[in-house]
Amino acid sequence: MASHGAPEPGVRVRFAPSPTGFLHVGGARTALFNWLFTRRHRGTLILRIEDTDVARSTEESVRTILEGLTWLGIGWDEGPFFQSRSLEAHGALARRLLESGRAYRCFCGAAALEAKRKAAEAEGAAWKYDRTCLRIDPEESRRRQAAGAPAVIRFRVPDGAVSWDDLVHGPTSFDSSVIEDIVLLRSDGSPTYNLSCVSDDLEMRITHVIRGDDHISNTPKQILLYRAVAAEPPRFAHLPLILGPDKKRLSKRHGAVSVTEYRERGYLPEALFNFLALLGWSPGEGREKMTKEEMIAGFALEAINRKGAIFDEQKLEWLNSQYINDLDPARVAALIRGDLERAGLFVHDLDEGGARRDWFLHVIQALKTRSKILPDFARDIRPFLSDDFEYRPEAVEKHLTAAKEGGPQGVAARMRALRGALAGVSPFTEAATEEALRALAASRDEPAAAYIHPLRVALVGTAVSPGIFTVLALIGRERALARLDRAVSFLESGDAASRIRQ
RNA sequence: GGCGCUAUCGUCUAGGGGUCAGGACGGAUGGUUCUCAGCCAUCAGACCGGGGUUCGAAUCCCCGUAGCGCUACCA
Repeated sequence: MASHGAPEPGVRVRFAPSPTGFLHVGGARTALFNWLFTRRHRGTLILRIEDTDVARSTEESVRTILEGLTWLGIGWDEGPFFQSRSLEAHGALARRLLESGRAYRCFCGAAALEAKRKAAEAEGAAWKYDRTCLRIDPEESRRRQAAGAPAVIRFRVPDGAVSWDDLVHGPTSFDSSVIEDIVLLRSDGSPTYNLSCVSDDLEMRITHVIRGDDHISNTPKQILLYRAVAAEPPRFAHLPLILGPDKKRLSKRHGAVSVTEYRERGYLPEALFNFLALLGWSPGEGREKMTKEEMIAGFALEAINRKGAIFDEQKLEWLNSQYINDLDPARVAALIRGDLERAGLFVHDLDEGGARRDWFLHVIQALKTRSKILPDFARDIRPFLSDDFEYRPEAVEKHLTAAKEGGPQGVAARMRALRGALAGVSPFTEAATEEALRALAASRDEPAAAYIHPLRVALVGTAVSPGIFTVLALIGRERALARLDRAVSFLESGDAASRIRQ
């Protein structure tokens, strides 16, 4: 058996989500590891929708899951197959087990069993099905069935130990005495999870089952089923769970857990993919940001951690900012277009081929390093695309009306002078505007900062922005002068005076 | 309760019988500078506890402890 990542052709794995909601990031990571594994070994990834729980499964959910996977760049080779379409095969497998004496009918009834279970629990005893119906004579069993008595089919768990060499956990074993006779077929004839799973995995010739840790205790049951039909079980690899900050399995109460949610929040698929891959796996050598190809090349199930990993949003955010930084401005433009439209900021001359396209890409470039998620662009870009923006109160207090800046009157005087100095600058470039501003400040024996800070508020309304001369050049002379005029009249109005703080 | 899994900085992890226990996120400090971000530099910060085995244990074994998972006619 090949291991440690050596390509092993013929590998067939599956990702088997149940469509009862969104695509959970935990599920996405399971899919991701399956995907990495198949790419590494040039194997086949099969997508199987486990929709046998009719009451909870929805088509909408199937769509969401498929979209999520596609968005993340996780493609599959076969499927999607729907488990509900192979109910026949599952039933056949159960009957085969029944006929060979590996399974039996149980007439106990859910209510009666529930009562027994409760009673046992009350005494603090462990409950396991007591095999009441195993003692029924086969003839009698058939007769009761024919008479219409509702029954489930139970697998008769044989004595002995069950063990397997888990690809991530190593040797793992269970004593079958702790496993109860599992229900294979419900009284309505529908198959239960373990039966369907084994039946499908057999049918699909799955060679490696890569799934969450929470399935470890199902594994011995499934191995027993393989044995009962004299089939070779696949190899198993159980991935550690993704945890919330409280170290409990990540769930909705921890906040965002669906792939769709991260997409909507402005995370890049490649960043989420990279982040998820790092949760429980490391290629060593301290590599963090990696391309998919690099991940594939270094991937090995054996290198996956056994410990649950906490989903650290801060690190995701950092990774996302790294990916945003590496993005081409044109790509950013495409990605934020929807945000801008919603904010009423988009006009067609920003589109490819539009009159202001190049200028728009420069604005994006200027905002890139301070954007961690996509919506950060829409948040900061307003003063570049529109004259309709507010002065932030804290910026006004800090740089327009503060007493140490000479109060509104002092600042107004400086802005008026600056307007005059800037009016004659041509071409209106970063370098030229910087030279004009610094010369003005020097001539009046004042620090450049006394001009720069109020200018920033006048230009963008906030105390934070890209380099002021970059902003100036981007905004252009005409609009910059108009904004200085606006600031001066604001400063000279009572509105500003009322905000003076001593 | 039973069974199982797990245990390195706050978090993600590297390492693995002899290391200054390394990196990344986050934090702190300093530098660049017109602000913020970025970038650069520096610092703080960990081998769960106890027994073995061994010349030597964070590393191997055992026992505790803790956390988590499973314990359905859900998947």
